[in-house]
Amino acid sequence: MATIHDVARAAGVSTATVSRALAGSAAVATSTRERVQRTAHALGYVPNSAARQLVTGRGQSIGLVLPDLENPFYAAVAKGVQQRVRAAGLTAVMADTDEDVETERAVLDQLSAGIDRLILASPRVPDADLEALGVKTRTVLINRQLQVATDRIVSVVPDNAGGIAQALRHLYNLGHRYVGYAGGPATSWSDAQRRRAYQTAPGGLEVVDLGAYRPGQVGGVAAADEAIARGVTAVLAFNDQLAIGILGRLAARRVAVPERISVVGFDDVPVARLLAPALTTVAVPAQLIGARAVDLLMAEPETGSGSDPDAAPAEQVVMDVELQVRASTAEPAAASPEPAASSNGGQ
Amino acid sequence: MATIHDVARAAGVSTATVSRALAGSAAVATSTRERVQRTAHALGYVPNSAARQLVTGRGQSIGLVLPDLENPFYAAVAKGVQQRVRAAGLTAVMADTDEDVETERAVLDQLSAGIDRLILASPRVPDADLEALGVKTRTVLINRQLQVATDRIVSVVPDNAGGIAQALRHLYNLGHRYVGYAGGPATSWSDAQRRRAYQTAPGGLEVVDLGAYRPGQVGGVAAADEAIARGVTAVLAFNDQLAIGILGRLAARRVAVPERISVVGFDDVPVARLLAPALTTVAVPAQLIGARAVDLLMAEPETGSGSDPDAAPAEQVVMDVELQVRASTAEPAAASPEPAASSNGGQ
DNA sequence: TCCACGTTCGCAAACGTTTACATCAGTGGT
DNA sequence: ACCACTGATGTAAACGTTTGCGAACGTGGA
Repeated sequence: MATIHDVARAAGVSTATVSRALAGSAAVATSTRERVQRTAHALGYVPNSAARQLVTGRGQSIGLVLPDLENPFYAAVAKGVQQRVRAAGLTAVMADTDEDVETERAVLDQLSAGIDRLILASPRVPDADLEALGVKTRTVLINRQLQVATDRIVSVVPDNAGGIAQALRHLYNLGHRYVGYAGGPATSWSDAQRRRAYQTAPGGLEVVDLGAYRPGQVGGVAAADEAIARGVTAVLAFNDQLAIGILGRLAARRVAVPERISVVGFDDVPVARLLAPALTTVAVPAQLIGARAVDLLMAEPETGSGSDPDAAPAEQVVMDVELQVRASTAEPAAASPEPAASSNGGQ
Repeated sequence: MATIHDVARAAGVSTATVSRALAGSAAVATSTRERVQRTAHALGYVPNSAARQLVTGRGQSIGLVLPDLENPFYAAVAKGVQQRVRAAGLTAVMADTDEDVETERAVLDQLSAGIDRLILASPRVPDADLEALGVKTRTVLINRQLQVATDRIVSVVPDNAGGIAQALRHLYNLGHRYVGYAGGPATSWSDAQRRRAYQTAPGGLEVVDLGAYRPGQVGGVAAADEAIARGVTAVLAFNDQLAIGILGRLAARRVAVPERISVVGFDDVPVARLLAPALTTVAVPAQLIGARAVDLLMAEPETGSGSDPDAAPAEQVVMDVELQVRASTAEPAAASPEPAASSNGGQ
C-alpha cells in the first residue's frame, strides 16, 4: 500500500505538499498540483482514512440506526440515506435494533465510539439519552422530535397529522361514521402523533382506539379481531405492516374487504399495491426522508456570519404525505350503524 | 473526551498497562486490571477507533455491498450480516449499488480505502476485478463463485441446482410437461446457475427459456406475455421479485393462476405468502447466508499448524434450500398439450 | 539598493493507540 | 550468596495523515 510518503518521494516534494495538492488547497502551484495528482494516481495511492480521521477528528462515515431492515419502509429510508451519503464521498454504517430498546442503547454505545454523525430512525430510547448523545454527536432524528430544541439535534418527520386527516376525510366521504384506529407500539413517537391527530376528526366521524399492537402478521390478527368485535366499518392502521396483518386475518375469518370492512394503511410500502385487495394507504416519501436527513446532517450548524443568524435554522423539516386510494376502501355495506356507545378503548 | 492517557494518570499506571488491562491481556496483575477497568469506566473512557485502527492496521468495520436494499431478499441478508457483525463487536458499512455495474465499481473503490474485509452480494463486476480486490481485502462472495480458488476469496451460495430440481419435480408431479423459465439479468451468476440446472430436468419435462428480464414489476409483464405466447402451463421465475411481476401481469390479463398457469418463485421473500394467490417458491435462508458470510470473514484464513493444513478450508459453503408449496401451483387445466415443437428460446 | 510583501513550499508537531523491548523486583535452585 | 528466570510494568517507537509556522524566493515600489 502506497503511503503519502511514497507519493512525496516520487513527486519530489514533501508530504505536506502532497496532502495540500490532493486536498485541492489554493496554496499550491498549479503545476505542482498536477504533477502530484499524476504521481498519486500512478502509484495507486489512496489516503488512509484512519490516519486522516485521527488527526482531523472528523470521521468519514455517518451512522444510521433503524428498528428493522426488513420493514420495507426503513429499507427505503436506508436506500435514500445511502445514496446521498455516497454522493458526498462518505460511507454509511448501518445498525438494526430489532425494534428493541436495549439493543438500541447498545448499538448507540457501540457506534458513538467511532462515529460523530448519526441518523436515528424511530428511536425508542428516552429523550434524556438522546440529549446526552447529542452533546458529542451531531444527530438527525427521523420519525421523532425532541421537546427541547438542541441545535445539534434536528429532525425530519412526515406530516402525520395531515396523513391521518386525509385518510379520515376519505373514509368520511365514503360514508363511514365509525372507524377504528389500530395503534403501533406504545413507545413509538409516530404512533402518539397519529393518535393525537384523529382526535380532531371531522364532525360526525367517531374514531375509537383499537389498542396498541406490534406491527406485522401477529399484531394484525389481534387488531383485526378487535375491529370485528367493535363493529367498526373501517380500520385505520398505524402502518402498512400492521394493515397487511389485518388484511390477512380478515381474509382468514372470511370478512370481505372492503365490502364489510375498509382498511387503510400508512407508509405506502411497495407491496401495498400488490396485495389483494390493493391497500389504500398514506404514502410517505421514505427515500426522500433519508436523503433529507443526510442533508441536514451535513449542513453546518452555525454559519452565523453569513446572513442573519436566526434565519430558521431548519431544525425540523416536515415531509408532505399523500393518500393513495386503492381497492381496500369502499362505501360501508349498509347505512353505518349508530355507534353502540361512546365506549372509549382500553390502554 | 477522555483518552488513554487520562485513564493512565488517574489509575497511576502507564498507557501501556491501561491498553493491556482493557484488552484483557494475561500479562497484567488482576488487581491492576480491575483498578484500571474501574477508572476507565468512571471516566467514561471509550477507545478511539481511528487511533487503534491506525496502529493495528485491522479495521473494526466490515463492508457489505448489495445490489438493492429494497429487495427483501437482500434486506434479509443485510439483517443477518448486521446481527452477526454486531455480536462480534464490529460495525457494518453498507452500500447499495442499484443493480448497476459502474456504481458497484465506484462503491468498491470508495470502500476499499478504509475497509479491509468485505462481503459482496451478487457482485456484477468481472472476475478480474474481484481477484484484484482480493489481494488487499479479505472478501466473501454471496451468490457467486470464482473459477480460480483464491484463499482470500471464499463464497456462500444457495443450492441453486437443488432448488430448481425441487421446483421442477414438484411441477412434474403435478402433471406439468411444458414449463417456461423466466430468467434474470444476463450478468447474474445466480441466473446462469439456475439456467444450467434446468437442463437436467426430469425426463418428459420440457423446459423452455423465456428470456432474460430485470426482476420486478416491469420485467414481469414482458415475461408473463412471453409465457402466454409460448403456451407453457407453468413458469419458473428467476426470483420472487420477477414472479410477483408475472403474477401481476397475469392477473391484469385475466389469466387464472394457478388454473391456467402455475407460477413458482425463488427466494421466499416475506411477502410471498401474502400474495393472492400465495406464491409457491424456493425458500433460501437469506439471513443465515448473511450470518454465515460474516463467520467466514472472521475465520482466520490459514491456521496451518493446528491440524492437517488442507482440511477443507471451507472455501465455499452451500446453503440448503426448500421448496414452499403454496397456492400459485396446481395441476394443469387440461392434459398438457404436446409441446408444439422443440423450439429453443431466444437470447 | 533596500524593504515589504505575496506565493509556494518544507519542517515538525500533533492525533490516540498498540506493542516490541527494556527494566525491575521477586523467587527458587544451586 | 549468586544466578537464572518469571511476572509485572514502564519507555518509546511507530502507524499515516493534517496543519501551524517559518523559510525561501521572487517581485514591485520607494
